[in-house]
Amino acid sequence: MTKSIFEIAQLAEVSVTTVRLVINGQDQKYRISEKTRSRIQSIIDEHGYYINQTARNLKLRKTQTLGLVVPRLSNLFFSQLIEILEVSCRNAGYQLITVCSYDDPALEQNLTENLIQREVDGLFVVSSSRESQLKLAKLCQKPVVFLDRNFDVDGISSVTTDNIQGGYQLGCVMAKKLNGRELFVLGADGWLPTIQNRIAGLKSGLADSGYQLPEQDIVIKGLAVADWDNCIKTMEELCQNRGVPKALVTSSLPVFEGCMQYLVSEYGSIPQDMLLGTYDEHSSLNFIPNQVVSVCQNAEGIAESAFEMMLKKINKEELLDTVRVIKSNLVIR
Amino acid sequence: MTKSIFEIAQLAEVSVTTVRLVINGQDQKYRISEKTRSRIQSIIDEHGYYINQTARNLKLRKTQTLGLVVPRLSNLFFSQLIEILEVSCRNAGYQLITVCSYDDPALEQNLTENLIQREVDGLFVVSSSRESQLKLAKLCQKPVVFLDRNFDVDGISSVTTDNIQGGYQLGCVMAKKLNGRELFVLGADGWLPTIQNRIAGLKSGLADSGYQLPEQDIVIKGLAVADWDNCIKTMEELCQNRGVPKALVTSSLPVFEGCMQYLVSEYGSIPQDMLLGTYDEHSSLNFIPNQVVSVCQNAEGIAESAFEMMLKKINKEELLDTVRVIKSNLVIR
DNA sequence: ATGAAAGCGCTAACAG
DNA sequence: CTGTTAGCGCTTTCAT
Repeated sequence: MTKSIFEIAQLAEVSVTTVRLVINGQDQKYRISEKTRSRIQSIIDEHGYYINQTARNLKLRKTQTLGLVVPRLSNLFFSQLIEILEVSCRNAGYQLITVCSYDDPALEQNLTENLIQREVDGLFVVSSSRESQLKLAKLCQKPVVFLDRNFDVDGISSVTTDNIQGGYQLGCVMAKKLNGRELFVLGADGWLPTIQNRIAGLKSGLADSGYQLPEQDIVIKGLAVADWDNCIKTMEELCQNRGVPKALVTSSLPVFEGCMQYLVSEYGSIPQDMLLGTYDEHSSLNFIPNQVVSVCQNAEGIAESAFEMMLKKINKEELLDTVRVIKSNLVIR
Repeated sequence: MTKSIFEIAQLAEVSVTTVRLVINGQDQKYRISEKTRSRIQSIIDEHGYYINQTARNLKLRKTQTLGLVVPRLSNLFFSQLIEILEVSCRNAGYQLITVCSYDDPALEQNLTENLIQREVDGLFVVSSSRESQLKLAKLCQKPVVFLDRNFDVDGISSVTTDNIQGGYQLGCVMAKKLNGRELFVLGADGWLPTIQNRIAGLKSGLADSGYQLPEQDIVIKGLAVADWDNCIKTMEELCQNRGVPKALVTSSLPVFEGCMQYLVSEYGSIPQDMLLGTYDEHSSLNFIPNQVVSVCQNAEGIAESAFEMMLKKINKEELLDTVRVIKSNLVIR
């Protein structure tokens, strides 16, 4: 067991105040005599001392800790976002603690409550539903910044990707590359504004470039991203009902992977002349021989903007733009 | 601000004990009268009450929290491991908090200290060096389970993949598929026992299947996994000095990605007849037209074994096998 | 230059 | 069945 300040004080035969001043490096300021200082220091060196953050947190009513709730860790976009956010936090003296909700509203609620009870100083949340977002926004007095998803709840702070713009750009490029091929769109998580915006943007981009996408060529399921099997199944249905598409756009990388997986397991490989488009970026998209166009979200921009908002909220500074939208980049291959 | 137990007690005109019993659902056990219970409950419903974990933790000297230090979050193997471990923890009433060390020993030390100060009940660590592992093992009185890497430090508990066996299997299959092609091996993080074992296993697997791998055909750099650019550069050197390999084994997925990236950016695509082998698995390996053999680590097995060890340590139960090695699975395409 | 004491919110032991 | 009280280790204010 590590010693407490009190115990160190007893051993050094001084008061807790004196010990604390030495520990916090304020010995100069309060002119602690050198011999007391060194006596205390040697006791600490000998017996070891770790500050007990639990006690400090209780006293100060803050923890220098920020919470982050994400749907999945094994989704590259989120794990990159976390890494960047964690660095920003650490540089500013905050510890980020990350938990995973699997897009389950009940679990999300549970996790956020838990983080609040742990007295985090602020909360970043990728909400799984409008209700969760609304509830948290109402209930939580601590600073909250919503990431990646804004369910159009009044008065919240959020940082999201400009999915409409990203979709539009993708639509324009896909239309030009189609060369008469028929395009299908396949997606999951259809209840998310994120996905809805992506599709809306895509449609208008296609239309503006001369391709009217029929509604029946869009298959957006309400399934959760986690359901790899369901993605495969949806792709299977599509292929069986409408034939293997000559051009395909998927609403996110997990869906893309599910679709490709189906093609590979059913036909041995991805048809060579198939034009592909997807939201999200991954280095492996470079390794597929097919033409792949992808929308790369700016994880760094999102993280930095979100952290800056958080800091301002914590410090109660003026915050004018509380709903921020970050542009994505199109990657054409 | 959320009310404290004391404040609730005042409002209800009862004592803190009574309130606490109601809050903790022990009202039956201590036969709190129904009318007191309901009065307290309605006050709580009206004013809201969150338990202050900070205070509880201080009092009880435990936090129902476990810490996890990993080198990278954006590495699929680790993010999967985290997800699984987090679920195990939550099911047992523990909150997992994960931090990222970037394989920097100083940062790792800093992060572990920080977690200890936060009074985590136990620590999972993927160590970046023998020194870190040694130091932590010596210093930390809390339960520690080392994951993924064992630097052969005495007396520690660890759960790692059986890298020698995985390498051996990969070697056997690669040798059979070579058909006269010359094999090169490219890796990073060469200081890790993990990597050394993988290479050693590979060599003996190849040898036992009739292919003697010359030392000069193995390029293992000491570079950190993070250095994507360095992977590309190493591959560039290899290709320029020895020609584009007809068969290649990489020591991990990030290295694989770096190598493929070089080939694609230099030659437009991955040479069709190139035989590939790599440690780590990813669905995208299915989408490459080439033959790819990969070693899939058993993240679930590792996580479950590690958590079980942790629980036993926390409960001070007997623990006979403290160094566990989990088999991986070969994926042949 | 150093010390004493109150109190953060909670729990547990003991008292009635 | 309910109340009182003593800390957990730290910070802060006020004394000396």
